Amino acid sequence: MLQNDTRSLSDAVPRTDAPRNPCKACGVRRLALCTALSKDELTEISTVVRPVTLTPGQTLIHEGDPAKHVFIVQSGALRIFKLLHDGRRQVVAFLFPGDFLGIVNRVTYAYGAEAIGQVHLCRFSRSEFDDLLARFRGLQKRLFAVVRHELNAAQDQMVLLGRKTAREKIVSFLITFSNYAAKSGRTENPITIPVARQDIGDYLGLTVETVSRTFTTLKREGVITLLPNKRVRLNDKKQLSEMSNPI
Amino acid sequence: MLQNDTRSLSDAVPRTDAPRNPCKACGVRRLALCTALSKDELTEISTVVRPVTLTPGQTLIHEGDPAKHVFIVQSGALRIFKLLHDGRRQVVAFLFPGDFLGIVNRVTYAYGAEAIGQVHLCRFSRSEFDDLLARFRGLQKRLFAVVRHELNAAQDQMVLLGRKTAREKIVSFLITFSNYAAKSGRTENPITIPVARQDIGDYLGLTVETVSRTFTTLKREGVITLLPNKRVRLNDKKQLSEMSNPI
DNA sequence: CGCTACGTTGAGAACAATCAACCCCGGTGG
DNA sequence: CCACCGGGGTTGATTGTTCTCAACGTAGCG
Repeated sequence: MLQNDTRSLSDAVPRTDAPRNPCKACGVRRLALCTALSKDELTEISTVVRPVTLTPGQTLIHEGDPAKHVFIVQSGALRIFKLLHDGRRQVVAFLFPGDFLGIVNRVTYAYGAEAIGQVHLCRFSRSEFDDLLARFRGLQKRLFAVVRHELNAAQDQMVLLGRKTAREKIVSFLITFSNYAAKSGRTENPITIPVARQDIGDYLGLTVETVSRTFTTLKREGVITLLPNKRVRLNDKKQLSEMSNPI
Repeated sequence: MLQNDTRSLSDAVPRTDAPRNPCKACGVRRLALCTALSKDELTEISTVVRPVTLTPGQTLIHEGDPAKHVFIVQSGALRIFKLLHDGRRQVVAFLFPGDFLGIVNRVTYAYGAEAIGQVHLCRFSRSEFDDLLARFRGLQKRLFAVVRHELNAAQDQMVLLGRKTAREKIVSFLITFSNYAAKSGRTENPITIPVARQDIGDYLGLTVETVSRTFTTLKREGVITLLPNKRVRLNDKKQLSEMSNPI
């Protein structure tokens, strides 16, 4: 099983290393929401933010729990997902440094969230965040842009899930991942895929076996090369793009 | 083919019947964005809104066109969709009276939109709408709620597309449709499904044939009854809900 | 060194797609 | 009035992609 820890961390006591002004030194500031903030606002936000650390596989959020907090990912990766009663799982998104978690939710969280590998996050209480939102005009605009971007991504994913073949799904995933890495300042071509086959399957609406087989086929055809340390080289990105049937 | 008219209406001259203050008499006001507006704001909005009428099958928006307008549906239904190069189609959503069209899009429309049956809409120019948005605080909040709701719906649809069987998809569709009808003040149980089998298939990631067969099976099992005029009776909504594997 | 989680591969089954035919109904025109 | 037409809907036969079940390989770690 992927989720092995049932304790929710969303209201656990955070491991505070008492930083005086963590936000100024924040490594993901330019990626995250806080880009929109002035120096003073940043100082103010520092007073309400709390750092949280998760171990691999740890649960941050249970679907349906009261949405008391919002988070920004500092380092590491998470999966957010929805479950059907019989255990079928749909991974809605993977979150990486700079990504935001918890905006869409109103009274309860609409999905679960678990760490992949070790994760560091910033945690805001919902009410404090709403307060900041009401006062900092730039924050609001930026947040709207984030949600809009998420909605666009979700709609693209609907096309992938509803109308693409297994092969097209995998190739689309690789391309998207590569582009996202480039945009986030990470290495674009031998991409590092920190998520397991099971997660990829649950993200693309496939079984692990189909994911594995498809990777093998692509490797055999020479369009990708599987490298150590979860890395994948895209040998002809242009050709791959065509194979993915982009919208 | 479903889309038979290639002329875009998004910048056609609207059929203006010169209403003095259309927004006050608006039938979908309580459903739509304009709920958030005061009497004065409503009057002001009246001056920038233009009515548009579409005939069955007519194209309102081409995917990729410059996003010059935003719309609110007055009556009728539309489908919004994305296409792959080879013609595979994913219907992203159906729009009904009170629904909003064009928020998520930035410079260009991210999807196509076509009328199902005859449709009446309100049309705003993008710039005028942005102006209203900047000035009317309530509008902004309401818009954010709309986008948040759309994102939640999109994420639910991802579960449906990625992890549900054909049968579960159809049943989920019927339940969702019934609930939505109830919320919009239309009749909840013999539901009226104004969209064709092909559209349902493209919405659920299925072929027409599978949609048709599944309807037939459900009918034979007695859980639904197919009535004239595109109506469907849900004979045991509770049982259907269980069959749909809700989240 | 063996445990465990993850990944790969194989054989067979199953669900949905494809290809094809037919029905039904409303509209149109002889 | 009836024949024809076309779009949507249904049904059947068959194919095929993906899933399921099962076994085995591999790498990291106590």
